[in-house]
Formats: sequence, C-alpha cells, structure tokens
Amino acid sequence: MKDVKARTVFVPPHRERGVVDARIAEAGLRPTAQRSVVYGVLLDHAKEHPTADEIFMQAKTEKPEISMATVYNCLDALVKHHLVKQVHLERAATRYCPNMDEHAHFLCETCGEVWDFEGAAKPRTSGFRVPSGFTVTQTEVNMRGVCPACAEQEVAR
Amino acid sequence: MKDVKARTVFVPPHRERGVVDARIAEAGLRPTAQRSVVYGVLLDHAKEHPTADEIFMQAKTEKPEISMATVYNCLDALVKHHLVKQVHLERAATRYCPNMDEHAHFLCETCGEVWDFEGAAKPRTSGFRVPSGFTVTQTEVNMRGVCPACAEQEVAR
DNA sequence: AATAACATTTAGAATTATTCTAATTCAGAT
DNA sequence: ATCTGAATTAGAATAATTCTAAATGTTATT
Repeated sequence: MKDVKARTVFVPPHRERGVVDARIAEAGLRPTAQRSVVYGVLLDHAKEHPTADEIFMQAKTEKPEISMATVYNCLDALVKHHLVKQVHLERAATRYCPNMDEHAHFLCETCGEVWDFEGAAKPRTSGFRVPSGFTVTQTEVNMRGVCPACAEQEVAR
Repeated sequence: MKDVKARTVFVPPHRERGVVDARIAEAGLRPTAQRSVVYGVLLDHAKEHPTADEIFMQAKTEKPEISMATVYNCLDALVKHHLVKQVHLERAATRYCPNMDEHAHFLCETCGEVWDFEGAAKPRTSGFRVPSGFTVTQTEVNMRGVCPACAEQEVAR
C-alpha cells in the first residue's frame, strides 16, 4: 500500500511551544499541564475523532501519570469553553473534535471511520422550521453511509 | 396548572387493533407480541423520545414478562427495518424516535426535553459539500438551545 | 515567605448503558 | 406431531462515564 498520506503531511503549527497553552488561556481556561496534553493530542489526531479512551492512551505517552478522570475533566472543560466539540454518532463512546468550523460529520457504516465535511451551509437552523420562542445555540449534522474505500471493496466482491 | 394538553389530545389511530402489527409486517418483520408492544409504546410516546429503559418500564405495564434484552433486540430490529430512528443527542442513553419524516431534533439544555422540528429542508446533505465517492444514506440534524418555557423562567429570575 | 482559599488532579469505586451467553420458548414448515 | 430456526429470557459481562474523597498545585493575601 502506497503511503499517500505522507505526501500531504505538514508540521502542525498548533503544537509549537506555547501555542496550545495560549489557545487554552484565550478561551478563559487556566492552561494546566494536563489540559495542554489533552488538547494537544486532540489537535494532532483531529482526523480520527478520538474517544476519551483513545485520548487517554495517547496522553499517557506524553504524561504517564495522567488519569482517566482527568481526561474527562479536561475534555469537559475544553467543551465548555468552546475549544472542542462532542460528537455523538453512535451508541458507542462519545468522540471529540477540535475543529470548531461549521462542518458535518460522516460515519462510514462499513469501516466505522469518521470524516469532516466542510460546508458553507447555513449554520444554525440549516433549513428547518424553528418554532417561535426556541433559541438554537448549536447545530450538529451527522451523516451515515459508505466511504469511497469501502464502496470500492464492495464492488470488488 | 391548567391541563392544556387534555384539549388537544386525540385517540392515536396507530394503536388500533392490528395496525401496529401490520406496519411491522409491512417492514418485513415478523410481528411478535414483544415487537408490537415496544413499537406501540414508542408510537404512544413519540414526543418524549424515550430511552430503552423508559420503553422497557412502559412495556412492562403491558407485558410484565418482557425483558430488557428483548427491548434492545426489538428496538434494533425496528431500527434495521426503518420503522424507528436512534437519536444520539448527548453522552446519555440513546433515545428512540418513530417519526421517520425528515426532521431535526432539538434538545433544551436547561430542562433536557427533546422536540421534533419539521422541515422541508434538503434531506440528505443539507448544504454540506460531500466529497466525491461518498454515499450518504442518512442525515441527522441535532440542535441545542433553550425552549420557550425555560427562556421564560430565565427572564423571571 | 507563609498562609488561606480555591481549583485541579488522582485512584479507585460506583453507576449506567449496552451487549453477550446459554437455555428456553415459540412459530411456521414438513 | 416433529423439526428447524428465530425470538425471548434472565442474568452475567463489558464498556463508558460519573462520583468521591484525598492529595496536590495555584493564586491572592498578608
């Protein structure tokens, strides 16, 4: 298998010294060592939309003393301060996403991978009739289907 | 408190003898007693978007021998046969919805209640850029915010 | 620099939601 | 009446998340 990814990889500016902390501070949170690690891991693995457990395991490599409870605490703090979004696609564990641009999530029902679909879509109500009196602060769009790789395999069978 | 609801209540046609079973059969499922009860409960409580546990408790009043495992089995079968949708709004338990029309879900962050917002919105991709090669079979739109009742209380405080 | 006040982290227990397992029951076909 | 496979059952097992209480770290105040 060709490593197509390697060609498009770029050094992420978000992990440069102090940048993560600055972002956390800007959001109005004290940048503790644990929060920096958790947010940093999430920024590095944004594409994978990792679960709390996956973040925990990765965070441990950088900071072995970190505990699961802290990962949940940090994630909750990051969510509350709008640095991270929770994604609830399935009955399974919650996933986390540091991409705060308006976008949809796509879950491949065959392989289980998740993608971000960017879009100029109307953010808040995306075309639905919101009854008067309701205030919508956040909209989440989740799609399911089959990704190109799985579709190809399906044809091959 | 005036019982406003009482005035707008109507006898739901979906619980008439045999209708539930017919719908289950149409969907290509054998209409067992348990499936009928589970689907019936869900149709009666569509507005509440009940969790598996809430459905279980209600189903027990109609069929005391029913087990939690069966409720999950039935719900999974109903989902698979497109009679019911799973709704994943929060980190909490999955909710179920028998309204298969295109609609969004709204969660009030203050009281936790869930509403359906109907909409003529573009169903599948709702304005997002779907990269070529992806097939979208289902789209879920979830909104959060404050419902009218909670907004009013907020003002009063 | 010491202290108080408060926020954060930690380990592990507890809780909750969901899935699995193996035995039993049920329905439809022979 | 019997066979076969699907559905149901109780309860155990697993997985995800939350809670608890103690320890540690941070900031502001003296």
